[in-house]
Amino acid sequence: MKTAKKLTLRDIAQAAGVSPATVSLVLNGKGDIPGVTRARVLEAVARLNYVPRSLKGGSEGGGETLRFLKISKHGHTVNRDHSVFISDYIDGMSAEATRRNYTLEVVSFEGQAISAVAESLAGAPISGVIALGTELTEDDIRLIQGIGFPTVFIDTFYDVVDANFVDMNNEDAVYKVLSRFRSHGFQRIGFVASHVDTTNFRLRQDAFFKNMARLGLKVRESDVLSIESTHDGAYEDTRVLMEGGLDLADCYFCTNDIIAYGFMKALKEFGVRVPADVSIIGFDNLPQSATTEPSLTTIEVSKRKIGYLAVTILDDLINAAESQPSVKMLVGADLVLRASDGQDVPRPRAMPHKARAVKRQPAE
Amino acid sequence: MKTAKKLTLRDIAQAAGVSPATVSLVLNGKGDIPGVTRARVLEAVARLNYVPRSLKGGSEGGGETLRFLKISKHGHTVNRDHSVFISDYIDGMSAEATRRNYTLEVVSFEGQAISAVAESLAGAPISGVIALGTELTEDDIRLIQGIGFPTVFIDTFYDVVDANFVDMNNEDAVYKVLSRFRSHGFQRIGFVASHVDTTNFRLRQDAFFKNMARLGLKVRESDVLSIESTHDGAYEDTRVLMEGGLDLADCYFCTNDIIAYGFMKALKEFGVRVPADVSIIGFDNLPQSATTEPSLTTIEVSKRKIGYLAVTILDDLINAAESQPSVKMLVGADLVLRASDGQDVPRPRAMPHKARAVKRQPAE
DNA sequence: CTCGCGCTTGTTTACTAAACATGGGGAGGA
DNA sequence: TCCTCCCCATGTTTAGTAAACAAGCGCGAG
Repeated sequence: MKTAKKLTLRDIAQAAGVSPATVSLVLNGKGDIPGVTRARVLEAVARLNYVPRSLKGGSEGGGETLRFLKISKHGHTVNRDHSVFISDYIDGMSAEATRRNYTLEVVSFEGQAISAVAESLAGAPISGVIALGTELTEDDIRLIQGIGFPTVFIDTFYDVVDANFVDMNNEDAVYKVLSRFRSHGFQRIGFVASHVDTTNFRLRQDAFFKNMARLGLKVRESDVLSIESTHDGAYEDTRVLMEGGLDLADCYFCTNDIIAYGFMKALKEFGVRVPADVSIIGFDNLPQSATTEPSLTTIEVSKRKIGYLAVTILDDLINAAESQPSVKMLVGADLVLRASDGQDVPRPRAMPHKARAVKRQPAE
Repeated sequence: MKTAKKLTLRDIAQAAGVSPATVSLVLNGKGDIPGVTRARVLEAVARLNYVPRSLKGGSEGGGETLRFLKISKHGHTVNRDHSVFISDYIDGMSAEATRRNYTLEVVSFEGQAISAVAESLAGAPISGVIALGTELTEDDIRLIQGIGFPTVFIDTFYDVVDANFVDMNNEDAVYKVLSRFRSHGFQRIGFVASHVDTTNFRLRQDAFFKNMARLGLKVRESDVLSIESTHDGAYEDTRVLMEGGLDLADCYFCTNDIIAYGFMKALKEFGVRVPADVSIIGFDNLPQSATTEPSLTTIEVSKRKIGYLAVTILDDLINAAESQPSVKMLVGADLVLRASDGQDVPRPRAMPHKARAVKRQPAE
């Protein structure tokens, strides 16, 4: 047994009762090593104070690192009201990052200049970047892209910017909402937009007008409202509209759930019953939507799927031997039927397909 | 040595000089078995006439099967002029299918009803479908989708149909073309469309008008032409236009390369010099574009990348334990600079990134 | 004839042997 | 004393397998 000599990986292997190959794989986050074996190896490393030869290249105990930039420029949409879907994005990314032997680190930027975000990347010991694009402009994206790391932007979409995007399919989503309202026989279909300018909000508004036309429906200018996108802001702005004598449409598609909550709360205070007097559909399927009074019919887009796909695309970029064409991906939406649009019974989910063993599955 | 007894997998293992596990992995197309070992096993199987217990589930010697439907309804776009990009799609799919232990089979349909295509799928021993959507309508897609197999459509795009698409980003592509023309200082920018109605052609036309507006450029109605999309048809239609006294624009974006070839040929016959008198850009980067006189500046979208991504998405669908949201993917375009738009020297490709070992790479 | 049990056959995962790559140390020469 | 080269030690990765597990078949008993 070596006493004064420097520890090697073979010593750890002996201590842990495994082969040197296994120790190497564990330390490098590679291979298919079950948790119990991995734990045994790591315990031996700790107990014997083994220091691997090189600690360069990022965090200890992992392979390469992906950095998720949670960017909140102004906070109107990336805020605590929405922390649940940030969490969903991270869950989807994390699961797939782990599966591909990446470490996912999360860095938050609140109110900081995008130049500061970009600067934080220069020289960072990471392999790729996933950036939350909710509040980013086209210029912001070019700036972050320009640092040079393989980068994927989520929760935003610019069709002519040479960058990689994974977003929800707002077109598909809005079409489903409007189809739903039309199936109820509504004539005056309203839209509650937001003052706040994000790409998804703008895409949703464009999609609203486009799909109203596609479905042969007319838009009355006064049925398109614009309110603040925080809960309190949405509530206050709706009260002001109601106090100003708003002529309500048959139904409203709200550009996100938070707006829908504030909107409904204010309507209730003015004696307007949802869905009896006015039908409401939201967007995002925040957990609270199941418990609002009435429960909110809303659009769900799997953010875990978006996170999963972002990592998938980023991994391809990292591994590509040469420059890849930019890829833009839209994930389809589901309409979750609850009470607020006048629906009686929510329908069960689709029957599951038989799972295939071994192959990687998207986290859901 | 067993003589009259039934052969088992262990006999093959002994004959091939490997373990039963290895034989099982080879026969099931699993594990990381190098070619030389795989060949040894398969040779022993053949020599001893070993018949695995079950031959169900598709073709022998492979895992599951994906079926590529090469659908040519009318042949105006899916024809021999375009066989090179069908080949590129198949290359991209095949490489990735093989990497994921699928067999890719190709079935051609020429002039057949989509109902016949759909019927051919019912009960087929396959796991998933990739369909060439070039000439398919929305109803065609719903019909094929309705058979129930996990399905991905390539070379087409419908934003509100609940199906999976991988297409080129026409928006991005057209934006690049028009930006190019504008950088040349052209005022009258023309578009050569096609009589033939495919989704990509329509998307390109929409993108033309949209991006002309985006770039602050006016469209003169007479600068938007519409001709046949086969080489001869494009040539004839252009001759007719020229004989009718066409007032040429400064430049034309042709909706595909075949149209560009026919267009340029006819222009030449009327003494119009390309690019001196009129600048031309095509779309598709067919191999011939490098050797036309003048060589054609054109849009390239990696069809191998599209094929690769289609298999990636399909594999996820096949493996998913439950119903997945539909995914729509757009692959970015590159402008390949040659002579026909007045460019002097084509710029070199981007410097390659260092390849990372083991991880799967998209075929390119 | 049917059911249950045991054994045989095939499958899959967790791990390693061994080949390979990389880095460090020692020796020799300038 | 420094630099270079070679050899050995250390770490890494791939190509397989041991062994556990799953599935199926055959035989015997009820």
